[in-house]
Amino acid sequence: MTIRKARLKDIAILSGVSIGTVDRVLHDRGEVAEKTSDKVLKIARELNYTPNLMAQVLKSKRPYNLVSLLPRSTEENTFWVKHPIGMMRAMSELDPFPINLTQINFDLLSETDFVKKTRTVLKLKPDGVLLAPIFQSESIAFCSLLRKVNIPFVFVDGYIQETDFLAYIGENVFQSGKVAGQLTEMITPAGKDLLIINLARNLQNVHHLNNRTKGFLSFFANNNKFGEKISLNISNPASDNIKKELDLVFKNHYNIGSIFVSGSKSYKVADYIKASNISSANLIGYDLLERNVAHLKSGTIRFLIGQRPEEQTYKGVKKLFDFLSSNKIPEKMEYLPIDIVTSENVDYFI
Amino acid sequence: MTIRKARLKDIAILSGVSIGTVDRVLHDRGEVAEKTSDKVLKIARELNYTPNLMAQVLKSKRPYNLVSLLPRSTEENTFWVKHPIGMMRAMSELDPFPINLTQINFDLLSETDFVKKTRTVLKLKPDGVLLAPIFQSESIAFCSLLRKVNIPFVFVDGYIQETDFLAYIGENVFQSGKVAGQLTEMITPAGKDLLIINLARNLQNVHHLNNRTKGFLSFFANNNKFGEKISLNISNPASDNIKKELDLVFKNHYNIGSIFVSGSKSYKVADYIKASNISSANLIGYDLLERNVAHLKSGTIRFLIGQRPEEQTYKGVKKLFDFLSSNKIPEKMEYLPIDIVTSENVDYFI
DNA sequence: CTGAAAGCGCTTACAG
DNA sequence: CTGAAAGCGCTTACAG
Repeated sequence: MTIRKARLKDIAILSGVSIGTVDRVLHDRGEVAEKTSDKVLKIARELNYTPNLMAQVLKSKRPYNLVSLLPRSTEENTFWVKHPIGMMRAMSELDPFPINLTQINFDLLSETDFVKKTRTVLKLKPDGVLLAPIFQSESIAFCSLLRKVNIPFVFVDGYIQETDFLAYIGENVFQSGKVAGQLTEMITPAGKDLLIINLARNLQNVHHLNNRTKGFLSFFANNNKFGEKISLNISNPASDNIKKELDLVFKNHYNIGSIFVSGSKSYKVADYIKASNISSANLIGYDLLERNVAHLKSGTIRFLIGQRPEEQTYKGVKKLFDFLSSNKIPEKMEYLPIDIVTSENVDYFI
Repeated sequence: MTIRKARLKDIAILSGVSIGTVDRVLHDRGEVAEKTSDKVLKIARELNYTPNLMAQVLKSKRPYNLVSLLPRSTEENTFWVKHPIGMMRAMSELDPFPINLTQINFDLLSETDFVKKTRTVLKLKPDGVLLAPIFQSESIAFCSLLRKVNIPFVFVDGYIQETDFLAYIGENVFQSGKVAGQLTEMITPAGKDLLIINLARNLQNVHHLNNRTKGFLSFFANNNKFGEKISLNISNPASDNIKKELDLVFKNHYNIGSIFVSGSKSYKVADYIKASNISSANLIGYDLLERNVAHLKSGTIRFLIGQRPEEQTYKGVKKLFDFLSSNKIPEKMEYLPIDIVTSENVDYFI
């Protein structure tokens, strides 16, 4: 015995009106006597009515137009290659529905380009926007424009509290630093020094990396197990500059047990370590870039922490669609799992 | 400029036939002159025709009936609580489509009950089956019956090579043992002994756990860093029995650095350790059961390895649906990521 | 062998 | 304020 899903027609028959009227009531389009409306609503509730999405979509002509505004992946920064893949996966799952996605990319190192691209986005008059708010103040301005014309937007990679975003999907940055701290604690012999490297060309990113570092250090707040904690900021990520800076550090410190790199470029530090043979320290970094993974597999990097870039955009697109099509308000802050990746489990993460 | 998706009507007009004929050609329902058929096919290809799923589904009356056959979660074994959740998630995502899911559960400790339930499943004449093949020979018999009546089935939790399954979604068991081995290697001081515990009431499971243990040991194959590797099989998981067995072990071994528990009941070992204060060894176990997680957070367990039970069934349902609705042949072996979980990242996994 | 028509459940103009 | 009808793209029975 299966219960059939209630249709407009069922409600119409039971309330003694036409399906046109039922539809008007259910969509609150007015022009209905209150008495009629009440009766229809009551019966709809009783029958537990939910619309048949198939029929709804089939009928609707206008597709949803989504736009993504993300940094362009470059030779220098391959972190952003995964994001389009997640969006494509979402799009192909949503294939039966009428959606379009326009991908706009900006130069990760140029505020000017970002601002220019936000104008492109606005001109497209999208129904929803997926956005990585790399540049703080420029993003705030853009978001308030979106707000004004009532375009919902979701953040990935990071979020800006003071904007009216629909949802954020991504890492809890502080906590991911803490995880790195815990792993470091587990694998570093007592008494050793810890080296903390912030490796970021564009200053915009510093806030993000600082938060990770704070999380990392917070793990050692009540812990005297280790020696010195050496902090190193490298803003020029050229290999020869990294070599220069690290040579200096290792000349003065002989007791470094572990190295924490707060950004995604730990492979650069690994390159150095491997080439100079200077240290047997454990290296812990972020993100499953190809070059990081190579060092993970060869043993130069002990742990990588993954933040699921692909899943961020996948879920972002889905949330926008659910919101637009069914008015579903998503959970605002969706922190994705913080993946701990080693040479032995990495294959199942890529 | 948007290109509109081609419809039957478009093909019909261009080939100078009716849409009924086009449909007959495209579905290979015969009764069409070869000449007509060729022309229609050619034009369909040119227009890159794919059917509108919405209209297709809207039209179709008969729903797909899926059945799951999984162990019942019990007080004694809460590992199976997550599986229904994953199925419900898949069902709610597929809500617009006409699917039914009937969940059948069997007693994890009774082959007889399993066999009885397989008959229930067959009587339901499902369109697809999702199955945890706990009992080897009984599962093989059941699968060959499914094969005979042409019902596709997917495995979760484990798989049986010699059956004709549509897909397996789950852990690479050997590799997950190897990951545990690597973690153990990282956090255990050189020279220490390792204790390996197989804790399984029903012997059926032993194959599974043995594989994990093999993976674990394989990591130390060319490695003399540690002392003795002590193996302990406990088939009666009652607390007092565990105490008895472990008391014996610890009476004879003073140097145990880490304990590996191959099944999901590491909390029982943790209970013992905590109560008896006997060991400061690192404990590594499997699965995010509530009681395991409690010990992880309090520090008694260092690492838990997760195998994403919820995602297993979620993907299983989706694959069955995709196969039935669009004839999509899924990747046969889908190994899920092996999650490394600590007290610091566990919150994002539950 | 082929076409015309009804209908899946919904939405949207239009007529009254 | 309300109903009847057309149409979204597909499938299916029926007529010829």
